[in-house]
Amino acid sequence: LIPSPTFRKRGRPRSTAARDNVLRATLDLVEQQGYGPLTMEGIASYAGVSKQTLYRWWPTKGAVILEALFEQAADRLTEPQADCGSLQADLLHFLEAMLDVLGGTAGMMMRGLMAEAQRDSEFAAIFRVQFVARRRAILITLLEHGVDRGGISKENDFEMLADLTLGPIWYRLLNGHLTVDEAFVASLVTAVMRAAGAQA
Amino acid sequence: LIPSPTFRKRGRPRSTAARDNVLRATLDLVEQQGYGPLTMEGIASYAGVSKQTLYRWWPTKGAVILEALFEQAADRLTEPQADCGSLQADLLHFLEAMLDVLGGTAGMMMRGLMAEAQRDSEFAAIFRVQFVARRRAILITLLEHGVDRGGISKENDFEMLADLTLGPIWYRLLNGHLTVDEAFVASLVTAVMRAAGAQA
Amino acid sequence: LIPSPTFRKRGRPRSTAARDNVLRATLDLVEQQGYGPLTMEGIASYAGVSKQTLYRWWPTKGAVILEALFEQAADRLTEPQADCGSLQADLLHFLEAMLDVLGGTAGMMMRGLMAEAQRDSEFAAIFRVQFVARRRAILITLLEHGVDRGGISKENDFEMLADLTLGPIWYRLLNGHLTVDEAFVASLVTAVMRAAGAQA
Amino acid sequence: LIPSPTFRKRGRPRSTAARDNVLRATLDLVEQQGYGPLTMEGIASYAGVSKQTLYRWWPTKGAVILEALFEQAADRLTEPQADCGSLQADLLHFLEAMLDVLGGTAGMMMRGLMAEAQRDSEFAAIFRVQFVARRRAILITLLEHGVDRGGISKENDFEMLADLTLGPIWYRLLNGHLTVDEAFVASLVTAVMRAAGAQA
DNA sequence: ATCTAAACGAGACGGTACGTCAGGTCTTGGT
DNA sequence: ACCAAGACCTGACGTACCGTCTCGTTTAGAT
Repeated sequence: LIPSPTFRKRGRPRSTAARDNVLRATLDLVEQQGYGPLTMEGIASYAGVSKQTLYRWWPTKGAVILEALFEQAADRLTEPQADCGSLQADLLHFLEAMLDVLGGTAGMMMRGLMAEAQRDSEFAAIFRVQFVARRRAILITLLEHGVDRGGISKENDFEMLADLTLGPIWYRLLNGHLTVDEAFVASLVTAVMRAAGAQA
Repeated sequence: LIPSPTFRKRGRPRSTAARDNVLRATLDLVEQQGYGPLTMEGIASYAGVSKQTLYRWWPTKGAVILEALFEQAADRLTEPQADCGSLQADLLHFLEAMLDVLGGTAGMMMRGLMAEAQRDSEFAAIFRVQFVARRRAILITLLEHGVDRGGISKENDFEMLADLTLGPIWYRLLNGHLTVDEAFVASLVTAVMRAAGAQA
Repeated sequence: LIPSPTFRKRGRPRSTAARDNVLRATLDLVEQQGYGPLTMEGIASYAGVSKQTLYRWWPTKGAVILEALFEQAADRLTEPQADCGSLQADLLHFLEAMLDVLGGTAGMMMRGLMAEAQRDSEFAAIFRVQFVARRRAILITLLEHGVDRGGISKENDFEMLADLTLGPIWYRLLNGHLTVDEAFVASLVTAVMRAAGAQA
Repeated sequence: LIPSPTFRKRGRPRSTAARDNVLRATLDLVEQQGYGPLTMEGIASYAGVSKQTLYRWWPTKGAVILEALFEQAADRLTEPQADCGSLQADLLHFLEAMLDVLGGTAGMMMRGLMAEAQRDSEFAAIFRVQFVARRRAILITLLEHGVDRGGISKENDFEMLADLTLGPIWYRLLNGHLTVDEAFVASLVTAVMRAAGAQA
């Protein structure tokens, strides 16, 4: 059945103001005080929204943040991967786009979300599918596309190559022993290319 | 043996029983119910120890787990890195040793600890220095030793190589999209060796 | 009666069940184990009410008891002072009414409350205004009324007379060297009358 | 058996310094922060004495304060009651001596001790015998002595008269509705004399 | 000159209650 | 049907004292 577009649900429609306030408040609060002290109670209070409304639409603190994050980065995330001419250039472009997102508030959120995913398995599923897996899939597509253009063999384990690329980034992000900057990303691309057996 | 006359602590000595019970209880509880539902109150109760004593010696839940983890894996962690004849073999041996620790309860703990480190920066410092950095240092030593034996160039960025090795493991562990098994580790070593420019 | 339409509180209304349970629990617990071992935690647990709710409505252990006491003795306390024909008879009637309240559990509570007031000045204010001062005011009214009926001079210091009447009762109650019974009360009334210069 | 006065106990004798420090610390602390926040732990710490030593010699917080109080007021309390020529003068002198003790820190202590006595019956016994009853006995002696000198009848209930005298003082002290000063004491003596049937 | 025994400081220990915080659910009146 | 307000139960938090318990260290009389 195709829901008639003229069909209007009964009752008061969902307040877009409430939703916007919540997402905005979430971003503000994370920016101000970081991920740790962020609470559902705090979000509701800051957004001028009742806790009930919060729980009605988002099951978890992480879900709120996730949606806030998508809302914020919607444009950047949906942009199609441009073909930069070579696999190496594509990878570089892909990772530098991640840098933008991971820098600043979003990076703090990502760390918090990954932490959240470790203890809330229900949230973990959402997080992995909606966020991590998505970018990983794009990366794998990119790598496979590299085979066609020559340069790397199709014998490669592309899952492994993806982990080899994203793993170190997450590792530095979560562990904080070194910064994740452009130089690192460039170096990483080179390393991955070599690991993939690309001819110099 | 003459007890060192230079330093004798005053007051009632710390109860080893209390300490042992706490660490044992921590391992038991994580094994039984996972990291999430673990609480200081639960540990104290299960260990038959007062909360005060718990907080006297460990500032944080993470600190308790960290020590419990060390206690448990003390033997495995202190074993000197054997020289297996080649860098590749050394790496393989090193990572397989990690597999033992990360498998089962300890893996669950490690994930929980990494999550804890994201929100408690005080604990993060301890965790990074005492655990992550330590194994990372061993790995870097291993890699640098590989230069002397030939095989890889000393021009390599060893920090990067370390992240290239450990990153994917942590990434899979935390994200859970694929298992961390022997095949993965073997494949990872090969990839890292290639990235390091080792002659086949 | 129509509930005032001008003012209707928003949000979930206060649970009368919770309030009643708390007050009832308080009286029960004091009766069972006395004032000393009474704790906020115990009251909450016995009443089946959360500590949060307890602290929301009562700032102090003493405040809970005070309200419980009022609730219990509401009828007796609100009864108007009957005019018994003479000041002496009025005083006697007034003090014998106090005997009922002070006997048994309530006496134990009063002692506990007076003790509480010594260390918690915030509670002391409540206690004095709501309980002690109230009965003292009634007594003073009684005495002043005695002037009109003849018998005692209006030159008397009525504050002093009130203390002369209530002081010995509290003193015996708190110190416990002698019982506070009808004979004592009768003797006390006579003494106060004489001190007030009433003609025999 | 009469313990030989020459008998000297073995072992280290009790440290007078420790005792003095404790009593001094107690007075200081009460003066500084009042009775409420006074704790055994605080006394020990402030006095530079171990808790063990504290509990070795005093079973209760009240016991410490009681002894501190005696130590301080030793001279004033041991002074024999002078005969001032008339019962009225004697009473006045007696009560004014009490004023000195009850004013300032000691009054705060007395209130705290009376409160303590309400919940610790073991301490109550000590407190009543050692402090309250003692002064009450002196007062009764005084009153009975008044009979011999003429002025009041031996038919009086002297217990009642004592309570009539001390009750109001304690009542004001504990309740704090009015001050306990010289005017009040003078007025009180007059009232008691009248109640005792003394000829003007 | 030892020996013995009590008192001492330090401070760790198992407890109990404290007062607070956040989570997630619920019950109102109002839109 | 949705919303805000806000009361509710639950459970963990970290802290404060309690009174008890080892420790190693004095201190002085007894041997």
